[in-house]
Formats: sequence, structure tokens, C-alpha cells
Amino acid sequence: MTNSDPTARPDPWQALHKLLAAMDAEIEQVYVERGIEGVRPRFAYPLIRLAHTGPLTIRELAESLDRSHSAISQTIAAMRKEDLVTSEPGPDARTRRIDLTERGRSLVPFLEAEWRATHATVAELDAEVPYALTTVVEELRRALEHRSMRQRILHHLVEPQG
Amino acid sequence: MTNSDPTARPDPWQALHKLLAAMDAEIEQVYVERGIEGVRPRFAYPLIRLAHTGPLTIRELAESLDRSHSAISQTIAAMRKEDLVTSEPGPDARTRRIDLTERGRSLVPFLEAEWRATHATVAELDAEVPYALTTVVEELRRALEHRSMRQRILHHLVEPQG
DNA sequence: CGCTGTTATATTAGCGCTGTGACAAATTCT
DNA sequence: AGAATTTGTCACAGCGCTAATATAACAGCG
Repeated sequence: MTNSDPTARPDPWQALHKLLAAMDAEIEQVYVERGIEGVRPRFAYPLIRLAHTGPLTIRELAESLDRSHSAISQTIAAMRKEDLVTSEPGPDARTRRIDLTERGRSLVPFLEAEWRATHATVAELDAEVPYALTTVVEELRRALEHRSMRQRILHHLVEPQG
Repeated sequence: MTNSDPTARPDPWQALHKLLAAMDAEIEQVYVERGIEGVRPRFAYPLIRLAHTGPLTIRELAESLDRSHSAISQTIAAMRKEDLVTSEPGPDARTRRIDLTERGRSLVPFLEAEWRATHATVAELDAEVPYALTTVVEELRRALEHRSMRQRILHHLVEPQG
């Protein structure tokens, strides 16, 4: 047995992960309560975006949403199964034009409303706590850009003489 | 086309998810650089805990780490394959005593050092930004306990007249 | 012109993190 | 004995990622 257990208190990580997970779960619940079937939370972002941009290729959509094209490809595949989008071959035979179906388009108004409500909620929360989460995250991103997490950890790392 | 695209700017969510993922990735990198093979990040917490508590059952360990017993069961299974823990049937035939192997135990000092370094880094970051992330998260948790995310969203939700 | 190698696009397989729910087995209670 | 509870496992789901694979397009060169 070494000294005291460093894992005795819950780490901030876990807490953050849990918080995010809980929030995500409640957002999804709003969908479910609305009786929207087959629309997973991760569909919302692409659907709304497509409604505003018109047809896009996988790559374009991925860049637009700041996700990997692979992730979007899979999301689109799932959405097609739910008849939310179509995927016609594009002008270039190696691209495909992703567009909304009628069903997909019909859901957008609600999804947008929900999106706005969620963001309004985040803003509301930011006002309730002493310092906006949004801002803190941004500051952290900047701090880590300046000096990476890895570097910082290594600097603090006191190797046990093994 | 409705008004402006509400998804035009990246949402704080995504930003937070990405930040967490990036940090996690860098932590893992520290492991890899140390040449520790077969020890996934999620192993660290259980290993360290076990080193301090002595043998525990799956259930006990799960509660101790505030995870689902199922998740821990799977983690333990993975750790056994890496010869990090043993799983002897406990006093009760339906329980199993999870204990460290020699190899598992030998890794604990480094894992603890890394753990402390990471937490020191978090503290350092908390000092660099205007308001500690740790605190904000805690405050948020409290705010949501008082009024759930779902309630808040529903309150802000302006239904489009469909 | 036609072959070759590079680039761009999309898909797929596999992995990571986690969770829930169904299930078998063992124990405990009635 | 029969029913209820507890424990652990497994199958499956969600989110995302990378790496490897086809396919198509393009550039270069003989």
C-alpha cells in the first residue's frame, strides 16, 4: 500500500462526462416525447444544415459540420434507412448528392425549434453559474493550444523510481 | 427556407466533447510513450483503486467507481485478458473476487504518478482560465438538479405551428 | 492514345468510451 | 419447495474516431 488513494475523490473528468451524458439524454427525451420516431439526436445537426444549404456531398457536409467524413457517411447511411435523406450520384461519379426527403424536410421546423431551445437553455445556464461554461471551454481550448495537455502532464509527472 | 441557420455557429456541446476527447487522447499518448502495452486508459482507475482497497467484487468495485456493474464487468474481462487482474470465485458462489496480478500491481506506481500529474494539470489549467472548469461543472450540476435540462428546454421550446 | 501513379471521395471494418436490458446462476426469504 | 433478490455476463445500443478498401478522376509520360 502506498500513501493515500489518489482516486479517492471523483475526478473532474468523470463528472464532466456524466454531465454531458445526462444533458444529451434529456435532449433525446424531448424528441421521444414529441413522438418523433427514428430520429436520433445526431441526425438533427445534418438535417437542419441540409435544409439551409441545399444538397451537399458527404465531404462538404462533413466539413460544414466539422466532423470526419467517415462519421457523416455512417450517419447518412443511417438516415437513409429512416427515409430522411436521399443520396443521388452527383455530377462527379465518385460523389453523391445528399438531399432531404419530404419526411426529412417536414421535421426540420421542430428540430430547429428544439435546437434553439437547447441553446437558449445553455445561455440560461451560463447566466446562472458564476462563469459561462461556453467561455471557460473556449479559454481552455486556447490555453491548451498554447501548451498541450501532454506537455503539461509530462511536466507534472514525477516518475516513481521503479 | 426558414430564417437563418441556427446551426451556423458551432454549438458549445460539440466544442466540449471535442475538448474532452482531445485531452483523453493526449493522456493516452503519455501511456503509449511510456511503452505501457495493453493498458487502456479506462483500466487505470480500477487498477489504482484495487491497489488501495484490496480484492473487491465486481459490484463493490462498480459502486466504488460510480460506474454500472455491467461496465465494470466488461472492463474486468478486458483486464483479465491483459493479465492485470485475477478473478477468483468469492465466498459467495455468485460473486468473484477481483485482485491485482503481479503485473497489474507493478504498474500502479506509474499509473498513480500519471493520475496525479493529470490532476495537477487540471488544477494548473483551472488557474490559467478566469474560472475553474471544475467549479463551473459543479455549479452546473447543481443548477440542473434544481431544474432539469428537460424542463428548461421545454420551457424555451417555441413550437412551430405545424 | 493509353498506361501508370497520385489524389479525392465514399464506404466498411474495427476500435475506443459508455450505457441498458435480458439472462443464468446462486442465494435468501416466505 | 417456490418465489424473490442479488450477482455477474452477454448482446446490443449510442457516440465518435482511424485505417484500410474500392472507385473515380486527373496528371504525366512514353
